[in-house]
Amino acid sequence: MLDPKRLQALQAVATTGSVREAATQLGYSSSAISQQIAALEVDSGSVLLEPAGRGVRLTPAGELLARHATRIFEQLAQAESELMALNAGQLGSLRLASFASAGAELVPPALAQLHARLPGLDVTLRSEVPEEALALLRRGLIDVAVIEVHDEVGGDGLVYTPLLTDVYRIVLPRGHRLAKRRTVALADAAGETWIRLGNHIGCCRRNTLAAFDRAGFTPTFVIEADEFWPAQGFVAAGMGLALLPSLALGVIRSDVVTRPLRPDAAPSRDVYAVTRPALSDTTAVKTAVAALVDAAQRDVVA
Amino acid sequence: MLDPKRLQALQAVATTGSVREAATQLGYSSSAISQQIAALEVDSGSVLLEPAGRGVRLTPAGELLARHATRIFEQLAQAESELMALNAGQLGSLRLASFASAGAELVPPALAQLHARLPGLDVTLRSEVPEEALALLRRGLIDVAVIEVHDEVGGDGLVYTPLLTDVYRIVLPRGHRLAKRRTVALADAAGETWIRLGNHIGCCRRNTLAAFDRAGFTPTFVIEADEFWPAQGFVAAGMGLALLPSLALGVIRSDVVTRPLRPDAAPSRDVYAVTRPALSDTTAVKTAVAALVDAAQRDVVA
DNA sequence: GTAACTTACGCTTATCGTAACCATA
DNA sequence: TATGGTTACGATAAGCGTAAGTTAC
Repeated sequence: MLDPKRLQALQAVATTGSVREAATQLGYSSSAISQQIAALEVDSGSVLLEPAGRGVRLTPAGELLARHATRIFEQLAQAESELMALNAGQLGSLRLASFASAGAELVPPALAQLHARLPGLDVTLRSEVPEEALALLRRGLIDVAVIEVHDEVGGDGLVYTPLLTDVYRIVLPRGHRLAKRRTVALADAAGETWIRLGNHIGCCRRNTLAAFDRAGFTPTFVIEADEFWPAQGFVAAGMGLALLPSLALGVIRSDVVTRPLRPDAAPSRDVYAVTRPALSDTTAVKTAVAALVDAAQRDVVA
Repeated sequence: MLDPKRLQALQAVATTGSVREAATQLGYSSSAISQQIAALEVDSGSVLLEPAGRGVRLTPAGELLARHATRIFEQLAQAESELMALNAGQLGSLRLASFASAGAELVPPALAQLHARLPGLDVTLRSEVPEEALALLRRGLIDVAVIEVHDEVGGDGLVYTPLLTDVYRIVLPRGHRLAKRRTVALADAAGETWIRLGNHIGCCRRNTLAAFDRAGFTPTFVIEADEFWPAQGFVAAGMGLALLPSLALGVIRSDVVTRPLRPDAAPSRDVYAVTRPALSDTTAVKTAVAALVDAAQRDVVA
């Protein structure tokens, strides 16, 4: 295989017309260029340069190689410029997965901001439960995962950025006796019936059960809702009360009300943006995570 | 500028899927590949490889560079294959110049043979006097010159290949007293009148004058012909005799005859194929010169 | 005589391989 | 425990520059 470095020397001679000027252009001595081309002549098995007056001239073989060299270095320059664009987040794609309630409330404004800042980025979003999102992340099929967790995170080689702590609120039918209070102690609702959350909705079920446990009673479940929206419906229908995370309460039925729980007793889930170390320094991922942090901040304030 | 050698390492990892196999493919140790890519990561300012299970995976930046690397090395391979074709004479062009009488008799069969052997070669022919042909050769505007010379040749940095010695013959009107002889001694024609050759026709004029001088008489010129064909006409018209080179006698008028001169007295011109050293080893030029030698051989025999 | 290219030669520097180390399945 | 990747380090060889040699104007 012909050595590109040597081709570059030849190409410089072709464009400048002399060994001396080629050396100047490339920052070498004439000797270096002369030796490069001599080596290239051995490699290619052709005479590439011939004396012409006091200078040199390219042979047909030399012209042919110089022509190709030009194309090769153009290609190389294009690779560099595309890489710059990729590094700047002006090019390429960003694949994101989030759990359902974040995908509805947190992610859309974040992606809007991301798109405003990096219009050239091809952003795709899918909805996945946390474990699946992490698996996809590890397999390189997505670049950023927005997940909910309860335990400590990290130590698994992934990069976690905390977004917000999503506090559970109690959801009551309008006119319920507890609706008069600004905050509700879970123990005061010990006699109520409850809407249970489906097992597949992240870790909400385990989360709420732990809260009942801390409140000192075992709840009576009358029905199971497999999504957050039907859960509100069951509450409105008077079948029972529900504990739902704030992120799932972006839209609240007019015939139900929500109240915060006493802080010490309130269950919560932590929301993180996760990525791989190799991507964590790219502009695309950094901008995306920053946008998520931003959106989370505004969500908490609101 | 990104180092192509390092890009090659990355591309090998991209195609094989592992550092180890890439090393095997390129004939290096794993360590070398790892170091190449580490260096490329510094050059490019991007993470290109990330751990994936027990092996590695390319990042988007890595994929981008690998993609470009593929194109670059394809281009390089194409350059090599075109160069091979050029070296084999299956590609490219061959520009040839010859003096007029060779261009009529010697060159056409040679070029026919050249075309048969190297059909891919783009051959062009122009007619030039020897000095001009040599000047064009030196300036790189032609590749092979077919010239006539009288003095010794060489020592000027060009490569000379002798083709033939073109002997002058005496041209007589049919029925002339000297036409009965098989060979003519120039001294026997001392009393005749002569057709002078134009100054621009190579070196024929000087050549013939020297022959008269050797024969011991000064010829009486009655008219000057600026081409060989009219010279035959003047002879046929009975205006005088002429000395013309054999190569110019490919076509002979029916009302004139030609006879060889006594060997010791016969003037002659030497015909050479000339090229530049840088081209003398190329298949195209070697084949062309060989074809000229071949044609000259057949011409002499005939 | 001068300008340009090439050749010779010593030295710097890049880069490879061996071997030890680390991580993963 | 074995496989694949990376890091450390010594050895090798490629490639540069200086300087002398050669050729053309």
